[in-house]
Amino acid sequence: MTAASTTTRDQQREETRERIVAAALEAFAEKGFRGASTRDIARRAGTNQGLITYHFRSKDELWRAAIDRVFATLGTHLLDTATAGQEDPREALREGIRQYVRFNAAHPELFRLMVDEGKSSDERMTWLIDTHMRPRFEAIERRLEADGRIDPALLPHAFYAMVGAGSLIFAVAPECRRLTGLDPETRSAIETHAEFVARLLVP
Amino acid sequence: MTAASTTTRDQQREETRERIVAAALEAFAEKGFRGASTRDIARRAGTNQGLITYHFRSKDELWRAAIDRVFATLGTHLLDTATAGQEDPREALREGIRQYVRFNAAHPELFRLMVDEGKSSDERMTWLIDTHMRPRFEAIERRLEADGRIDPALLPHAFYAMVGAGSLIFAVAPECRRLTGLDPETRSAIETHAEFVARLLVP
DNA sequence: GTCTATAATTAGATAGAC
DNA sequence: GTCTATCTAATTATAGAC
Repeated sequence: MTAASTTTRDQQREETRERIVAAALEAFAEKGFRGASTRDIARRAGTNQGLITYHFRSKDELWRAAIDRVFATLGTHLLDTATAGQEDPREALREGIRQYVRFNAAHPELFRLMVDEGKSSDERMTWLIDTHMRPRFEAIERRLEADGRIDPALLPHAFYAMVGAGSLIFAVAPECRRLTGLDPETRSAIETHAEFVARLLVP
Repeated sequence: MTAASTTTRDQQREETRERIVAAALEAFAEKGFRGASTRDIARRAGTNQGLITYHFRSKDELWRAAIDRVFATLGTHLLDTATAGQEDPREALREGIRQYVRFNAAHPELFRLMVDEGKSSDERMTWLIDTHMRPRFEAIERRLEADGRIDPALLPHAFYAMVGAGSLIFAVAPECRRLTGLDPETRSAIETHAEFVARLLVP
C-alpha cells in the first residue's frame, strides 16, 4: 500500500465520519436521542446503518461525536467574532450576547440538544456538562465576577435567562412562524432578536 | 345495572384515565413523544399497556389528552393568581410574569413539550398551536397592544424571550444543579428567578 | 472501508379471556 | 373495565461478504 493510497483512504474515512456526524447532529436535534434512529441517520448521510457501528462503536458514542462537533463550531464562532479592544465593557458584553444569539440562529441544534438532555440525570447529561458546559460557564462566571457588576448569586439566573431568551425562538422556528407569523430565520429577525436580548440583559 | 354501580364504574373510568394521563405527561416531558413508550406509561400509571389503547385510541390521542391537561392546569393557575385591581399597569405586568415563572417551576413539562414539538412541523405541532397556544398568544398580544407600550413588531421577540428566560432553568433543573450548584426547585430560587425575569422584561 | 443479512429487543396496536 | 398474549414493524448491534 503506497503512502498516497493511505492518505486517500484516511481522507475518505474522515469524510464519511464527518457526513455521518453531521447527519446525526441533525437527527438528534430534530427527534431527540431516543427518537432518532441510526438507520435514519445513515440514510441522511447517504450510507448504511452498518457503517455507523463501524466508525462509532454505538449510538451513544455517535451522539458524543455530534456534541463535540457542535461545541467545536460554537468555539470557533465565538473566537472569530470576539471583540478585542472594545472600550466600553458594557458594549463588549452586549456584542458577546449578540454573537451568541447569532450562533443560535445558525445552529439551533445546540439548544435543542441541551433541553433534550438536561431534563434527566443520565450518563450522557453528566458527560455533556462536565466535558463541554462547565468550562464555558466558568469562563462566563470569571468574566462577570471580574467586572463586579453582578451579584454572584444571580449568575445562574442570568445565565439561564440569557440562554433561554437568546435561543428558544430559533429552536422552535416552525412553531414561531405558525404562531406569530414571524420567520425567525430571516436576517432582520435574527438581528432584531440579538439586539433585543442584548439590551434586555445589558440595558 | 343500577344507577349507583354506573356511577362507580364511571368514576373508576375517570380515575384510571386520569392516572394514565398524568403518567403520560410525565413520560412525554421526560423522554419526548417518540422516546416515551406506552408500556412505560402504563407501568408508571400502575396498569398495563392494553388499557391505554382501550381508553385512548392511540399514542397520539393520549398525547393530546396530556397536553389538554397541562394547559388546563396553566389556565386555572393563571386565573387563580390573576391580579385584579392592580393600579400600576407595569407592576400588574410584572406580577403576571412572576406567576408564569412560578407555574413553570411547578410544571416544567409545558416547556419541555413545547420545545419537543415546536421544532418539526408535523400534525401534533399544528394542533398544539392552533388549539392551545394561539388563543393565549393573542390574549397577550391584545393586552400589550392596548397598553401601547411595545412595538407590535417586537412582540414575538418579547414573547419567546419571556418564555425562554422564564422556563429553561426549571426545564433543565438536573443540569442546572450539576452545572451551577443552584437547585432551581427550591422556593427561594423560584422567587429569585421570578423577580429576575419580571424586572428584566419590565424594568 | 463499505455494504447486506440477520440476531435480539422493543415498539404500538389488536384479540380475546375474565 | 381490566388484563394477558400476540401480531407486525422498527429498533440497535453484530457477522461476514466483497
